[in-house]
Amino acid sequence: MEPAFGEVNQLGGVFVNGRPLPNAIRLRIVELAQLGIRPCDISRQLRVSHGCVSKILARYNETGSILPGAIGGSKPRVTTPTVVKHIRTYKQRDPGIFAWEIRDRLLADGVCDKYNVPSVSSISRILRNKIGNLSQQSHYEAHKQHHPPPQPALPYNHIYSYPSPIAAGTKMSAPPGMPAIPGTMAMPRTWPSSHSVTDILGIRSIIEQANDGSLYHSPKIEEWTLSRSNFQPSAQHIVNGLDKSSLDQEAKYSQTANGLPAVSSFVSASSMAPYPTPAQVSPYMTYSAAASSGYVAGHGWQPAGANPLSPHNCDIPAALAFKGMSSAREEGSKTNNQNASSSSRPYPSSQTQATTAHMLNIVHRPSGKHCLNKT
DNA sequence: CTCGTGACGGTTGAA
DNA sequence: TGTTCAACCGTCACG
Repeated sequence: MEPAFGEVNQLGGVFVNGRPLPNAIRLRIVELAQLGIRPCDISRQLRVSHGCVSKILARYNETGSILPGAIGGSKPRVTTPTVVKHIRTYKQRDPGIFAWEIRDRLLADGVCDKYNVPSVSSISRILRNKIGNLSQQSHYEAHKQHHPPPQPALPYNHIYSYPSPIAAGTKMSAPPGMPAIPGTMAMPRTWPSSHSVTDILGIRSIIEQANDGSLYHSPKIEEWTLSRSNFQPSAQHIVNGLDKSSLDQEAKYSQTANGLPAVSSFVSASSMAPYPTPAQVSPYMTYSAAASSGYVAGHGWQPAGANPLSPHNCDIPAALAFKGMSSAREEGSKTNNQNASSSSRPYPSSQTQATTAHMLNIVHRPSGKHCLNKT
């Protein structure tokens, strides 16, 4: 179940077992690595296990994405998009066809072999759930011509493919297959798979959130969301303005922060640079502290540090951020449709958002952004 | 000391 | 509706 509090690792960092680190932390890891800081130092500074640092960096190097993979769900084993397509075709050609006939045809046509051919019941379910009553659907579709039928047409494979076309473009500042970025506005709202959705949404949220932060929030992209929303320190309400459900995950971390000794020590420790650090890093120490506090101390609803996360956003190299975003692949996408239902998870709703962000070592720049001194 | 790796206990969500 | 199960997570310990 949902831990009321996170756990503390050997380094004093807070984490939620089974859940990904916040993107802010993931991003910090990558940024620090790109500055030439050794993984072991990153691990200590951010208080993330070196195994995790290693994993995140490895993934980043491989895919260009800092984002965690898609958690949960299940890959269709037999009812692949191709199979569904064929089933639909068979059904369209012969509306009266029986499931067992479809099964036979799938075998006969070589769409499936005996090992992966769907069971009759599976086919029936596909007909019922994915294809539906074709005869009815025909007029139904007449009404919503431009709205593709939910799942079926959608390539699960595409969704699950790892690395995705996008990710495959590793480390490209302008990843191929990224029309999604400029085109996000036009993104079909009914994107079939939640797995894919967040991606897009995530991208969108970053790009567009400044203008409209209220849409398309996925719990799994909260960090980006938050980052964005926290740009304005004094506008902590933005967080509330955002789909609060999208903060769920962060909320966990936030909760962790509350009254958890490890938290304060974590924050302070970060800012005191427990380890000798290269001069270039020192700014990041503070920065890390802030970012980390954000990670730990959270946002939005949490009583004390209002906008801890913000700092890093100002400093995220656009290319890097984009890189991470763009290569988001399918991961984390599935949560989108949870926005409405995420309320099922009880998090403190009381959000006395004190405007005392400074508690968390956030440096307020004249510009108004609170970025940490990075230069 | 650093870092890659696998076991582990955990969460998630489509089927 | 509830369960199953395979995906992912980060930590930890080992080498």
